[in-house]
Parts: sequence; C-alpha cells; structure tokens
Amino acid sequence: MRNADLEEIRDLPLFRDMDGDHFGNLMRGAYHQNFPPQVTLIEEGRPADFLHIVTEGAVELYAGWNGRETTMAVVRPVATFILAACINDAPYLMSARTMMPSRIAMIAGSDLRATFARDAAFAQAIVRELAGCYRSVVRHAKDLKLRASRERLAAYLLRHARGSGAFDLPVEKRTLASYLGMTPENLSRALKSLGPDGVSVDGMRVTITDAAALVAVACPTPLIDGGDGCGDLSYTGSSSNC
Amino acid sequence: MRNADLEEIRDLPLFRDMDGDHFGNLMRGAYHQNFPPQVTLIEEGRPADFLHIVTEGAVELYAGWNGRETTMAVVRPVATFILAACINDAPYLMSARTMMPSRIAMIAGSDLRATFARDAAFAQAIVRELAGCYRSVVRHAKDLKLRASRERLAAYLLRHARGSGAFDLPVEKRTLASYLGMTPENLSRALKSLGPDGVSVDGMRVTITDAAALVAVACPTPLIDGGDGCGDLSYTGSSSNC
DNA sequence: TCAGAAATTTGACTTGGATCAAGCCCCGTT
DNA sequence: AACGGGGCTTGATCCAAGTCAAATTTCTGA
Repeated sequence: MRNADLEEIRDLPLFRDMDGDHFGNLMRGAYHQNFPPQVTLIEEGRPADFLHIVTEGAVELYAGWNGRETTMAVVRPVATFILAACINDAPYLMSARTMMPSRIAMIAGSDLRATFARDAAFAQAIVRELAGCYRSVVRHAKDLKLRASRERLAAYLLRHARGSGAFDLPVEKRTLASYLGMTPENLSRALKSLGPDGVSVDGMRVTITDAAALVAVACPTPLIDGGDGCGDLSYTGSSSNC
Repeated sequence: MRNADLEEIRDLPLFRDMDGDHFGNLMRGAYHQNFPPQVTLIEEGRPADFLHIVTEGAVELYAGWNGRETTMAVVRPVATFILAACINDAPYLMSARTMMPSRIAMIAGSDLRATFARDAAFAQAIVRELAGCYRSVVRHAKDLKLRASRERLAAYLLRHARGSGAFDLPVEKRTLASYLGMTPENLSRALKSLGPDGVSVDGMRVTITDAAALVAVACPTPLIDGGDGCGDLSYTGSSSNC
C-alpha cells in the first residue's frame, strides 16, 4: 500500500489515536485495489469479512428486497463503510458498488475485532464512529417518516447549499431520488414545483434563489438535518458509513 | 438502589463484563425512580445528560417535526436507551415517555464517558451494543423504503408470531400504526385486508391462520426482519435502544 | 462529429394512503 | 345501569406519488 494512502487512512478519526504498531499490523494484512465503475464490492447477506475504506472515487450503499432497490448512502474518500457488520461479525445489511473508478482498502474483519479488543483507544474511536453512524440513520428514518417527499427534497437542497446559494448535485438525479425515497419522475416534478419556493435548476446545477422561502418549505432542524458527521449523500471527509 | 435492580442491570450485556468497581462507581452516581404513565422523560433536542435504563414498565421513543409525531421504538425491561447521544455528548434525537407506570434508572453521561475511557471491556460492550442498534435502525429504514405499508404490517405480524400462530399486540394499534409509518385508519383497513392472506384479528389478539399465505405477502428476510438484538416494538430482554 | 444509449422530463392515468367525519365498542366510573 | 371518553372502525373523499409511455436532452464512445 502506498505511503500517501496509509497516511490518509491513519488520519481518519477511526485510526488516528490507536497504537502505531496495531495500526501497522492492521494495514499489513490489508488489501488495496483499484476497481472500475459499477463493480459490486459487497452483496447484502454475505458474511462481513472486510472493513472497507474508499481512498479514491465513490461508493454507493444500497439495499434490495423483492425486486425493489433503494440507495442508502454514498461514501466518498476518505471514509470507511460497513464497520458495524464487521464488528458484530454479522451479515452485511447493505450492498456496495463503485459509482466511478475507485480505490478501496480492505481490512480483515477478524483483524479488526482482534485489534479493538486489545487497543482501548481504537475501541473508543469505534464507539464514537458507531454512535455517529447510528444517529445519522436515525435522522434518515425521521426524515422519511415525518416529512413528505417535497419537504425532504427542500431540506436536502438546504443541507447542501451551505453558504453559497449554488452548488452541483453530488450524484445523478435517479440516485438522489432513490436516496430520498421517491421515483425519478416524482423528483423531477418536485424540483420544478420548488421553483416558486426559491429553487432554480439547470442540469446538475442547483441555485437557491430565495433561501427564506425554501426554509419555509423544509423547516430544517438539526435534529433531522444536522450533522455530527457522516451519513448524507455527498459527505466527503474523515468519517464513515457503517 | 435496590440490590435486585442492580443485579438486573449488571446482567445486561452492556455492563456484564466491565470491572466491578467501575460498575459500582457508575451506580453510586445513578438515580432510580418511579414514574406514572404518560410522563415525558426526555425531550428531543435537549443535551444528553443521562443514560436511561427501564427496569419496570415500558417507554416509548418518538420524534416530532412541524406538528407531526412518529413512534420510533418501544423499550421494555431491562434495557437501556439513548446510549448514542450520551456517548457523543450530543442532543437527544428522540423524545421518550412512559407508556405505563415505570421504573427508570439514570446514569450520568459524564460518568459513562469517563468510565468507558478507562474500562476496555466496557468500551467493547458499548461497541457491540451500538453496532446492534445501528443495524436495527438500518433495518427499520429498509423496511420503510422498500416495502409498502401492507407488506410492512404483514412482516411485522410474522416477526411477532414466533412459533405459535396467535399472540397479543404488544402496543395500542395507533402506536403500532405510527411505528409502521401509517395512520390508524390505514392500519385498520390493512389488517382487515390481510384476512384472505391468513390473518384474523379480535381486539388485540392476532391469529395467523395461514402462515404460508402471509409469508407470500411479507417476503420476510433476515436482512430486514432478522434480529441480532434490539429494536423492534416489543423487544423484551437484555439489550438496548440507543 | 455522429450514432446509440442512458438519463431526464413531460404527459396521462391509476392508486395507495391520508384526511375528514361519523359511528361503534370497549371499559372504567359514578 | 347509565354515563363518558378514548380508541378503533367504517365510509366518503381527496391528494400525493407511483406507473406507464413517449419525447427530449445529455453523455459516451467509435
């Protein structure tokens, strides 16, 4: 594994505070590979053999049932995913596929479990990580249960407008639709319907023309939209999606 | 605090393996109180001062937004709740109220954080607990996103039929409806509509008259319905709802 | 640069589920 | 036994969102 990659991984909150030797051991037993787009990395139901870390590209976490499929999250560098399944040595609850050419590091789940039993600092980091992930899914569930799809979309746009009033959607619209729990057709119409509420769309480019009006639709609250960290569709940086 | 209660709490997977002195210290700083029904124990948004443990009765975890409200889980003895908020020293994401006369133990969040930083076995137990809770909410989200309400209801009934074909609903129907993300009216109609699919209802009593037919509707799968532990509406025993 | 494929949008239509409004039933109280 | 209240059911209606189909734009690869 390249030194630059090792440093990036070491910098993650998950690994930052752990013992250096332990980190070294963990990484010695790790793989690091390039994958083309649209490759399935993980299939739900399979035993959780590896903790995955995206170092380049982007990975979609999704779940299926009875012929239907839904996007649960998108993971961007540098971040880990499916930590929880590895810790519990339980089957993955979500599948994962690359969305573009990606570079993925894989750490054996057994090594992970052995290490966190020995390294208190690592165990603490895992605790914080998992607690953050848990809260992130709770927010997602609240979003789904408490808001209508138009409101979810409005809130999503506000979460991503951060300061500047214009930004590019981080994923294809059909993926966004799936993440928000609606059909692409409905997303398209909902976007248009938000025109009078201060949203203008051109391709992937979204401009908030009237933040106050949009806020009135979305009623954003940190208890749903807030981030202590990981989770949302475009999250980039040092956190994980379990 | 009564010795019997202490032992019950000590028996939880969360506290079982930790150092005896640490457990003692934790409990010395803890409260244990009786509450009448319909008392609000926690309001979402408040700082997470205490880890709560139900030793008797039942507690509803719910969340609100913009005048709407939804039930997220019901916690029964002996189990903890809102662990994640305490660990992260972050605001509660859910409110909690007693559903009947209940007895609740409360452990100061600061004690909790101090102890898990010092006690590796405790940290490990927390890791497992949180991983289980995380997976439980992921299942809930998958249930909401992938199944229609009739299918969710069918799956719920199968989860609770465990062996015998008849059981009593563990909560009022309106609470069940809210948990399943539908209105009481819709639940009532959905229950009736499952008649031809092997469900007969009399008040709180549900009888599965044709499990195969119901399975055909629900398509149950461990990746949504499975339990590695906590979460569901009627879960009783040694686990938690973070 | 162009052909073909994929993604998005639009339109017409259907439907699952919400809403509103009675009415019913169970149950504990007086 | 009558009363009252809450929860549950039923019926009528409405609306958000899904489905199906076709047109259009965007992207991609030869």
